[in-house]
Amino acid sequence: MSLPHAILTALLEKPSSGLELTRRFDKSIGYFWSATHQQIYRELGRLEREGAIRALPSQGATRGQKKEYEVLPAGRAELARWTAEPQDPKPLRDTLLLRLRAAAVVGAEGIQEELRRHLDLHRRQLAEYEEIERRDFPPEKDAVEDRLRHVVLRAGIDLETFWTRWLTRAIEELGETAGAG
Amino acid sequence: MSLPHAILTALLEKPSSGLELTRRFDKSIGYFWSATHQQIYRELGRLEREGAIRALPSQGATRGQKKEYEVLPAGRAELARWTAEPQDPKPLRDTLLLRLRAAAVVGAEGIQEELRRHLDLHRRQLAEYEEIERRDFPPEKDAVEDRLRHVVLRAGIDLETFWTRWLTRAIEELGETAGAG
DNA sequence: AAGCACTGTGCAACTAGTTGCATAAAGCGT
DNA sequence: ACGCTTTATGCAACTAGTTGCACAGTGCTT
Repeated sequence: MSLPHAILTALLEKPSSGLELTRRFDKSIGYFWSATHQQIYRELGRLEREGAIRALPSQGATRGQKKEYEVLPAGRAELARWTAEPQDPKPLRDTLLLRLRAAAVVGAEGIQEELRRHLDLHRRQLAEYEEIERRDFPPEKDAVEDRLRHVVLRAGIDLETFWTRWLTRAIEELGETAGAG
Repeated sequence: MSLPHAILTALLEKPSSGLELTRRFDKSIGYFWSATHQQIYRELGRLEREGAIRALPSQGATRGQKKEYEVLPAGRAELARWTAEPQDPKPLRDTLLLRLRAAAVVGAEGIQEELRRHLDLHRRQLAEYEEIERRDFPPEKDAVEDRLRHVVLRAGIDLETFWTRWLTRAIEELGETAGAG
């Protein structure tokens, strides 16, 4: 149950319409909590019904008309409650690892290219994060909110670094016994 | 659609009943693809209907009676196909990161303990993986299947190492500006 | 003013995963 | 023979996320 909270966070950062939120979920918040526009519209409706957010009065209510939302006190309180609540990390679920395990019983044909392809994707993502860090977090920005956001970005960077290293090593090590199965 | 493939892999490693699979999903394969017994039974039924697996003939078909399954050629072929198929890594979805981001707008009360708690959990998991590595992968084991499985375990170890380091650093850095928000 | 592309909102149906509970047989103590 | 615990299988209902598509207004182009 995190999507509503992701939306509340995004709306507190800046009141937005559904489409604007969708675009912001394609970067920034979406880097660690992705969502499609359908999920977002559905959730906006639910949050409005529950009194957590409301449409800014200026906007008309018809289709095809932009509708901006802002967070109400009840929504902010719920977000604060959820943020401080203990939640266990959810267990890892990764198909690439699962496929390597499967390759151990049905043969490793084709896995090598897949590892290389993933390495490339993770390198790109890493470069993107590092670019954002350079742009958004110069050393002089040091308010608490900046620190929190920076630490989150740091997680993204370190995670992609982990993947690139692990993939590099895996490719090397499995390459030594090439077309085996 | 990975659960059926996880089950096929587990069954190829060793024919098992639903409950045995459930136990094995609590460790080993479950470390990177978890599943509850209900998911497993449902999927076993589906795979049997589709002709990917079959119940070993010796077992009766009634409730409360153990029913062991083995993989049929069609199942093995499907697993091999799926293993070699290109699949993009799925985007990260992590509530702790989301909550840190939320803390930047609603205040960081309570987050510090949560970070410490997670650090502890990740340290335990890391220790568990390292124990398995010591036990199951002595240097002389070097067949291809062992290498593949070892590389997968290595991913678990490196991933937990990343989390412990990142959490340690985050706690330090946010601690400097303690009860802020 | 007819056609078209773009912006924006939204429903419906589907797939995957979770939670809670029901049922059946076997083993064991009394 | 009775109830209790353990092993084992399974259904039903729910929650979350995905996919495909429909519909409405705006503004540009010819």
